[in-house]
Amino acid sequence: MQVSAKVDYGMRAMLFLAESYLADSAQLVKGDAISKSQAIPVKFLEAILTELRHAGFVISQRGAVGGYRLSRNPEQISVAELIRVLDGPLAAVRGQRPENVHYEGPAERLQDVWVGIRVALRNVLEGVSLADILAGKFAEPLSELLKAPDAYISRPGYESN
Amino acid sequence: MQVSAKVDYGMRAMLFLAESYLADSAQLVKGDAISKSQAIPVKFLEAILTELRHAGFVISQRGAVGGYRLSRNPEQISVAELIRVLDGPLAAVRGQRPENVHYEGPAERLQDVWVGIRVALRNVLEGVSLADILAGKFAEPLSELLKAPDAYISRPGYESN
DNA sequence: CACTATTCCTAGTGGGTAAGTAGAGAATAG
DNA sequence: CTATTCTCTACTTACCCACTAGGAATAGTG
Repeated sequence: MQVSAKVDYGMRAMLFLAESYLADSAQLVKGDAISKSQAIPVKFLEAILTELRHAGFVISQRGAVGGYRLSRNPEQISVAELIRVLDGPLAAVRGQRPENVHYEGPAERLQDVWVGIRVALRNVLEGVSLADILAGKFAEPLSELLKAPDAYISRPGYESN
Repeated sequence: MQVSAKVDYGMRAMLFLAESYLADSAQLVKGDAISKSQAIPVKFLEAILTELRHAGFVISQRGAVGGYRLSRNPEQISVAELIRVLDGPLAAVRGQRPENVHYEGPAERLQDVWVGIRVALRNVLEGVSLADILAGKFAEPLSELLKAPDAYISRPGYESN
C-alpha cells in the first residue's frame, strides 16, 4: 500500500500543469520549471511526462518555445486514471488482479477482502480530479472520509523492534 | 497498491489457524500442514509465523507435538492489524506517513488525497476479522462495497504499449 | 542556414528489497 | 536420548524502483 515516487511526482507535475492550464489552456510549461518548482529530478520527470503523453493526458512540443500542457480540462482528469497509467492497477495481489486470485479451504473468501479494497480505492480516487485538488474542495466520498477525527493521525503501536 | 506475497501468505496461514481454533482452541497446527495445505514455501512461512508470534497473534510450541495456534479468538484479529505487522502502515507516500508529507504550491492539498486513501483502507480493513472471512459474512463497510456491480471486473483500457 | 533551446528515445546503473533457501541450534515429548 | 518441531542467523537470488547519460529529433530565432 505504497504510493510510489513516480505517482507522487506525476501527480505534482500534473497539478502544476493544471494550474497553468486554468490561467491559459494553450500555455506550454517547460519541464525545467516543473522540476525546480516541485523539486523533482529532471530526467525522471521527463520520463514520467512522456508516459503521461503516451496515455493522452499531456501534450508536448519540442524546441525553443516547447514545453508541456494538459490535453484536457483538469476537471476531466482523475487521480485514479493517473495512478493506473503510472503504477498499474489500483489493487493487485502478488501481481494478479483481485478477481483472478483463487484460494482453497478456509481462505476461500479472502478474495472478497481484496476486491473490497479495490472498490474502496476506486470510490475515492475516481471521484477526485486535478481541479478538485487545486481548489481543495472535494466531493462526497473523500470529503466524508476526511471528517474522521483521526484521519490525520497514525495508528499507534507497531513501531516494534 | 500491491498486496505482497508476505501478506497474502500470512493471511492464509492465519485463516488456516483460525479454522483449527474454532474446532479446538488449544490445538497446535504444524507449520508443515499449513505449508502443504495452502501451498506456501515452508521456510518463508516459518519466518512469517515468527513475526506474527512476536506481534502476539500466534503462540508456538517446539518439539514433537509442537506447532502453532492463535493467541486469541479469530473475531478479535482484524486484517488491518495483520497487514500492519507484516507490511507496515496501510498507506504511505514514498515511505512517509500521509500526515507527514508536505507539498508546495498547486500540490498543497494533494495530501488530503493520501489521507483519504488511508481512512478508506482503515474503514474496510479494521472492520474485517478472520472469523468474518471464514464465515464469508461481512459487516457494513465491506458488505456494501461488494455490491458494486463492477466489483469483480477490471477497469478496461490501460494494458497500453 | 547556423544556433540554441527544448523534448524524445534508448540504454543503462546502483541500491534496495522482496522472496525464498540452508543449516545448525534449542525446546519438548515419549 | 532420540525424533520431531520450531528458532535464529545468515545467505542468495532476482527483480525493480529511482535515477542518470547522451545523443537524436524538433522548433523557433537571427
